[in-house]
Amino acid sequence: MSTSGQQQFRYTQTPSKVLHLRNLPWDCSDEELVELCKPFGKIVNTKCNVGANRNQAFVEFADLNQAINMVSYYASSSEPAQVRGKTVYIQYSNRNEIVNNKSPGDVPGNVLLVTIEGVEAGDVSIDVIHLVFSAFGFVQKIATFEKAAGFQALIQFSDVGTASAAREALDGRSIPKYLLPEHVNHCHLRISYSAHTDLNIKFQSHRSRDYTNPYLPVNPTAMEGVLQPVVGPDGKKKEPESNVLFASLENMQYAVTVDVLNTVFSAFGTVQKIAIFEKNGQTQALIQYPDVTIAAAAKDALEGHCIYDGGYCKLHLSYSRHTDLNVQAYSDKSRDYTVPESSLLAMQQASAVHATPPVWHNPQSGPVQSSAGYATTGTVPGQAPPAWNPNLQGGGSTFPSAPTGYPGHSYAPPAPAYATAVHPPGLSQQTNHIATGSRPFSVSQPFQPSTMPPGGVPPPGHAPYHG
DNA sequence: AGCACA
Repeated sequence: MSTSGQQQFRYTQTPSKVLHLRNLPWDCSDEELVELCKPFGKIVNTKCNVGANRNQAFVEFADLNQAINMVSYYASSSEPAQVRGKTVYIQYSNRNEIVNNKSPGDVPGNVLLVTIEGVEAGDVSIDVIHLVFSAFGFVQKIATFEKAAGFQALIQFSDVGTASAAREALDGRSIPKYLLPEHVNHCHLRISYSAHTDLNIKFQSHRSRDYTNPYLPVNPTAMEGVLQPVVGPDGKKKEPESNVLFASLENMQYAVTVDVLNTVFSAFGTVQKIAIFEKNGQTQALIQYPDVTIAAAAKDALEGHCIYDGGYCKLHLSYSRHTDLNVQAYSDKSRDYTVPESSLLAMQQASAVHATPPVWHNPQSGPVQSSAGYATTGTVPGQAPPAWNPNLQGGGSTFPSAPTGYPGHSYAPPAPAYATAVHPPGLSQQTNHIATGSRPFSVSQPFQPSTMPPGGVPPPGHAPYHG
């Protein structure tokens, strides 16, 4: 039966201004396609790396005759069309236009939208961001903000080329550890293009900078905010202790409930409040103790450990900037154990744990692709940080790939391991965490305190912008 | 080496 009257013989397509190209290099770029095709006419759209082998592509000419030109040229040419020495087979596409499935974030521009995964806002100072991205060219402006997707930054370069070079080199990589606070274990950058072309920075502050205008007024409130991180001489945030722990959970194969966290963290003292939230596909939590000492003990004992056997729900702990959480007393994502049951009803529903994000107009939330499941940056004690050479660009191994914590990332037991609970080391306080009936936690990783690598001297210059 | 997927 002929379907829809559209006769599609395998080898005789009707002409189309869209050409289908085969046998391309798997990593063929749009630029290479354009190089090949532009002698025949104006290219209005491309789509490369198509198909299971990524070796097909589509090119759309402005005009049908241009496509016909190209096909007929190579039909009679003795020299086949080639890309990097590979013969490229060209035919008319059976469609008449390329559907542009480029998500907005893939449309190149001079402003990058950077999502920094696995950190609390403020863990990565704006100066560190500036330093990292300045390796690729002059950074004009930076604005940072916190949205549902997580901690994000808009970074404005003067031109698209510089921006795309930075994106190529840094997307999916991690900021060198020596530029990060000690407690940050993984910090992946997800980079897409913003639709912005010129950011409107009103003030120099801890959230935003305009490097083209050093005389821009300093926002008085923003700079002296209580939440402003303590920044060392190298622009690197020091980590003030706090009674509130910030937990970033990795490899979330199983749900971690408030009760589970309470069970785990109560081993070290009274847990006052808990809040669980999702950022950028990552589960994070804040756990509040009455004092810093308990928090420190819990942090030391639990850092890097997994709630479930098999490397699941691995905890990364740091001190939060918060000291007193404002959470709903009883919800599925939060708990306030300091509130007597009787007054629960009277509790107002105030769940704002985080400060209000600054006003930024529709920064595209980038492709929120969490690299869930990949163990990252196992702390390797004593390992000096690899030197970060800004001159290595273009997909080179500018950033060291993190040593993986779980070799092979084995897909081990599908069911949660009801493993034996492990007593937190060095604590006289005895555990009460098995009795609740919640899943106990176990330690499947050797305890490795992450030692601050003294190694790399931070790159010079780039003094923090203080007003 | 034979048509993409928002």
